[in-house]
Amino acid sequence: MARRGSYAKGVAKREEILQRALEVIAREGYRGASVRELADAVGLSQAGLLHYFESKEELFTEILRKRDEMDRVAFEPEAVAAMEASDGTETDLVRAGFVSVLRHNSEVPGLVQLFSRLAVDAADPSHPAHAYFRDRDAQLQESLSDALGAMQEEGTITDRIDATTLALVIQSVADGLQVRWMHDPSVDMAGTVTALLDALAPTGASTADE
Amino acid sequence: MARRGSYAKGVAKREEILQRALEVIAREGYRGASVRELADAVGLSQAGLLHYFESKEELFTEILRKRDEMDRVAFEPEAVAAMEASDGTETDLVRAGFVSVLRHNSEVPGLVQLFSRLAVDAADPSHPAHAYFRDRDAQLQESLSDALGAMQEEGTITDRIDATTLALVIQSVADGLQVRWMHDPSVDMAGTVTALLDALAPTGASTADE
DNA sequence: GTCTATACTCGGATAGAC
DNA sequence: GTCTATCCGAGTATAGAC
Repeated sequence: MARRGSYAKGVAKREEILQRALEVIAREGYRGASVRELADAVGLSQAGLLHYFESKEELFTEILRKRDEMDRVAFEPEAVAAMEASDGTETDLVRAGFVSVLRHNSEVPGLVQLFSRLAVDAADPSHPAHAYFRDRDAQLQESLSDALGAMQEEGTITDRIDATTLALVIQSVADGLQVRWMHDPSVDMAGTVTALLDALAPTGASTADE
Repeated sequence: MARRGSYAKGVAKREEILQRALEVIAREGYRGASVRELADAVGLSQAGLLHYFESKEELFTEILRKRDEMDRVAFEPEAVAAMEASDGTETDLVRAGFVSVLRHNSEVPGLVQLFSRLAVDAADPSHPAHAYFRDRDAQLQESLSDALGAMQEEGTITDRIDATTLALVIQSVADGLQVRWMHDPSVDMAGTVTALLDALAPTGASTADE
């Protein structure tokens, strides 16, 4: 794919850096971390690290992008659902994908901090991460709408609210819960969303397995 | 209440500053504003402004506190509900209070930005605003639980989820929606929460008036 | 009580050696 | 490609005059 050794090396190194940064932040947290701190953690000098990225903002945006990419393969909803089905557990795509990611998030506090922080900073349209969030939100909105729409057709969730609005609700509640959880780690993000989904099941139907 | 002229003056001036700061931020927005900017807007020098507050963080925390105070009197749920009732509109306390504030928020973008920004910064327990959020969240949680619990007894909302969890959901969805709305002002915060509440009405019951 | 002026810190960016 | 060194801006905090 890459034509030249040097170019390929650059890209490979970039990926390696992102990979490590991801691990470090996940494990050690991000409290408004500076490029210097991250550079240390990754084993480069500040200048060395910025050699691979345009700016601090671009660097952090790329970290989030990488995170999404990894979550996507690790929690591919269809795969998870299939796995759980063979398990005897009955699940829908929302619980299998979205809620699983949320559950996983409580294992990686630093990434949640980074995400939430950047989300508010990027509200400014001129912020380098603005486009990232626009695209991410749109994609998530679409896949959630699809999954929820399907559930409505199957009758596993109420149709008293349209799938688009419900997708927005689910996404927002997850974002809000993450901030809440940062303040008080005892809140159960995945459990709360699950409880909401359960409450939205059409009367009579039940997805709970107790 | 105040013993001494100077002390009373100090407190009064502080209030006046907060009042003005609130207006300015509401109208002109807060994009990570510095103390200097705010001082200019309020008609004081940076040092003059900090004369009244311990630090930047304390200043901004007090602004949010003041905001809550004003919202509390402007949107006192019982009053709003009573007003709407005399209007012929039937409402519950959640829609009358909480959702009204949310609707109002779209008029004051700067305050939403400030709130969201501080919310993520204050996740750090050593941040001066940490206690503010802890208390605020707890209070809101309590009043929402009470209101939702009452609605469950009246049968205007489902009891397939406990009031405490539902309160957390409502609060989180509002917080999440605010960030979403900052990115894309076309999202309808109040409308979305209302749609959720409608969807959670027990089957058969209806609060919608169309 | 409010201002001007300044000190100090942090952190991102950049130049240039190796 | 990576480092050291440096620069520079932003922004809070504080000293001291008025």
